[in-house]
Amino acid sequence: MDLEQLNPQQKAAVKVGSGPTLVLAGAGSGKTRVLTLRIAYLIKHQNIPPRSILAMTFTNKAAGEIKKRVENLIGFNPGALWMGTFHSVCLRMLRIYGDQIGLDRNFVIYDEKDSLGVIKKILKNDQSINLTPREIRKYISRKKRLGIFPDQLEDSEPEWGYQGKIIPIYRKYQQNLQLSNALDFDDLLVYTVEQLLAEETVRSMLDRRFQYILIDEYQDINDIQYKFIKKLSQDKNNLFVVGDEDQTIYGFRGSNVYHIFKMEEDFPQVKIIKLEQNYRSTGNILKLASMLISNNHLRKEKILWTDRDWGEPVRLISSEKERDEAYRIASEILELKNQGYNLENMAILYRTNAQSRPFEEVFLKIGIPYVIVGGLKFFERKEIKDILAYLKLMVNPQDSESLARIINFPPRGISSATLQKILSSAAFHNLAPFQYLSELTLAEFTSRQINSIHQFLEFISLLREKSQNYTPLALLEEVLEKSGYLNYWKNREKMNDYSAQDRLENIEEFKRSVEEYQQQNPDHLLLDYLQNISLLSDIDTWDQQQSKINLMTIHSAKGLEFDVVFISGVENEIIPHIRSMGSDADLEEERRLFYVAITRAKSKLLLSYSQYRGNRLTGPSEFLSELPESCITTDQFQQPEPVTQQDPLIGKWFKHKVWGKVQVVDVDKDIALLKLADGTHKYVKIEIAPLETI
DNA sequence: GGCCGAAGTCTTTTT
DNA sequence: GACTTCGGCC
Ligand SMILES: Nc1ncnc2c1ncn2[C@@H]1O[C@H](COP(=O)(O)OP(=O)(O)OP(=O)(O)O)[C@@H](O)[C@H]1O
Repeated sequence: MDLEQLNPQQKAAVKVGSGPTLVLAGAGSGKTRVLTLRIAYLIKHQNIPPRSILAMTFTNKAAGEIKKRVENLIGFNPGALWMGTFHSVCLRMLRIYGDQIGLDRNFVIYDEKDSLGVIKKILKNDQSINLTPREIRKYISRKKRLGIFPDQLEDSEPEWGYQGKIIPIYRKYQQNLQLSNALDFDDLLVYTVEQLLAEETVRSMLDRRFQYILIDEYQDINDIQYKFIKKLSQDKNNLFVVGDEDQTIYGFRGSNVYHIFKMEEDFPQVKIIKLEQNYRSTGNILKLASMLISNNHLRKEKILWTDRDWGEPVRLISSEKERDEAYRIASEILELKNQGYNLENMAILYRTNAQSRPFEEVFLKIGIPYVIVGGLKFFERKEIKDILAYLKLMVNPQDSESLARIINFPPRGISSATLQKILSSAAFHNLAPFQYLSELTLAEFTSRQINSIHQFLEFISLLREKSQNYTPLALLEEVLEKSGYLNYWKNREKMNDYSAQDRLENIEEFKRSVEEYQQQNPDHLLLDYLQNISLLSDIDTWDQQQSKINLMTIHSAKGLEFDVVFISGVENEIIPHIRSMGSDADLEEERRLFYVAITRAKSKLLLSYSQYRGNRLTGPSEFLSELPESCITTDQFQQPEPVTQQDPLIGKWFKHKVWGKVQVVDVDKDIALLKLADGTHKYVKIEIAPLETI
C-alpha cells in the first residue's frame, strides 16, 4: 500500500500502534483520508480481520464512500467490517441482539414528525400545559441524550422552566412508543447504550469483537455517543478518532467539544497527533478562514498552512434583494461555466433551507440545472408518509401513529372525534389502538362507526396475510390499489387540485425507489426496508449529478469539498442566525458554521449578501468585518468586464414594460444586465423580457 | 357525524 | 408553501 504521498504526520497517524489516538486537525488537512487509509492499513498490513473493526462516520453516504475506497486499497470487500452512523450501527445491534432486552424484532422507527404527532395527541387531552410540542420534544431528546428514561424520574421532580408538568408527559410519550413498538431516533442510542450494553454478556462480546474503533468527525459527538464508544473500549482501547474542534456545528443536538478533553481525561495514555497542512484550499481562502475562526475564544490555537498558491481573492458581492442576489450568482455561474468549470463541482451554501427558493425560481427561469439537497425530505412528504404508514402497519400493527395517520385517509367514515375516542380508550386499557379495536367490544360507538372500523380492520388483516408472501413492491402496489389511496389522488387531479399531480408523481417515484431497493437487496424484507429508509439523511440521498450545480445548507456540506463555493445570505440575522445570537456560545457556533462553509472551497469562493431578505432589512453579516481585507475584492457591481467581442446589445436603450427606460450594460449569453432610471440594475432573460426598442 | 374548502399561523440547523 | 383551525354543507 502506497503511503508515500502522505506527509510525515499523516503517515504517523495511519501507522500509529495500539492504544487511544486523537488526531486533531483543521479543515482539509486530510483527516478523513487518514482514517480511510488506516482502516486499509490495519487490514492489509497488520492482518486485523475486518470483523474486528468498527468505524463511525457522520453520514451513511460517507460510510459508503470510505468503504469503497478501503475495498479499492485492499483489493477485496471487507464485508464483516461495521461502518455507519451511530444511529445505523445502533440499529444494527438492536436488530441482532434486541431480543436480549425484550425488544420485539418488528419495531418501527419514529421520525421527528411521528414523535411530534405523539406529543400533540398527548397534549390534546391535557390543555393545562402551555409548552409547544417542539419544546417538549426538545426536552425529551435532551433527557434521552443523557440516557435518562422516564422511569428514572419522579413526577414531582422539579424541572426548571417546565411548570412541573413535563415529566408526566415524557412518561406518557414513552409508554405510547412502547405500546406502539416504536423507537424514536434517540431511543436507538438509549436502548443500545443503557440497556443492551448494560447486559454484560452482550457488552463484553461486542467489546472483544470490535478491537479497533475509529471515529470520523469526532467533534460532533454527544454524551450518549461518547458513552457508547467508551463501553466498547474496555477490553482493548484501540480508539482512533479524528476531529476539529472548530467544526463543531451540531450543538443544538448535543454535540460538544468537551468530549475531546474528556478523552484526554478518560484515556490518559492518549496519543495526540496534529495535522497542519491543508491540501484543499488556496492561500486566500485558508487565510480568510483562519482569521475568522481566531475570533472564537473557546478553542485551542492551531496552525494550518498550504503550499498551494494564493489563488484569486475571495469575492464579496452585495445585492438589494434576495432575487437580485440569485440573478447575480446565476450570472457568475454562467460565466464560470464558460471558463470551463463544471456545474457539478460548484455549490451554493446557505444557513437555512428556505434560502434555496429564490435560486430555484431564477435557475428554472434561465435554465441552470441544479440539485437541491435537503429541505422537505422525500420520505417526509405527506403522500409518502401516508403510504409508509400503511406499510408500517403491515409489519407492526401496534404502530399507533401510523394507524392514526391513515385510519381515515382516504376518508372512510372514521372522523377525528371517533379517532380521539379510540386513542384515549386504548390508552385507558393500556393497549395499542389496533389491539383495542380488534379485541374489545366497542360499546361506545354507533353501529355506523363500528361498521366503518370493522371494514378497516378487515382490510388491514387481509393485507397482513398477503404481506407474508409478497415482495415489498407487490405489497406496495396492493396497498395503493386496495386502500383507494391512488384513486383518491386521481380523483383530486380530475377536480383540478393542482397538488394532486405532484403527489401522484411522487408516488411513482416512490415505487421506483422501492423497486430499486428490492433489486439491490433481494433478500431484504419489508421491515428492513422501512427501518433503513428511516435513517437516511438529506445528504445520503444526494447524488452529485453531471452538469448540475449543488444547493445545500452548510450543515449538509460538512466534510464535502467543491472547486467553487458560493455562500449566500452572509447577512445579519441569517449567519449568525437571529435565533443564535443570544449567547457567546451560540455566536461562536455560528462562526464555526461560517468557517465550515468557507473551508469547503478549493479554488474559488464568493460571499454574497443582500440588503433585504423578504421584508426584513438584514445587510452584511458582522462576521464580514472580521475578515482580512487583503484577501477580498468587493465588486461594486458595474464595470462590465471588457469583452473582446462586445455584444451588440450593450449600450443600447430600450423601453421596459415595468421599469420604463433602461440601458443594457452587459450581456451574458441569454441574460442581459439592465441599468434602470433610478440607478439600480436588474438581470433579465433576453428572450422573455418585455422590452421594446425606442 | 363526517367532509371539504377557506383563512390564519409559522418556517434554524438534523439523525 | 405546509399544517392547523374553523365554519358551512350534506
Ligand atoms: N497528503 C496528501 N496529498 C495530497 N492531497 C491530500 C493529502 N491529504 C489530503 N489530501 C486531499 O485534501 C482534501 C481534504 O482531505 P480530507 O477531506 O480528508 O480532509 P479533512 O481533514 O477530513 O477535511 P474536513 O475537516 O473539512 O472534513 C482531499 O481532497 C484530499 O484528497
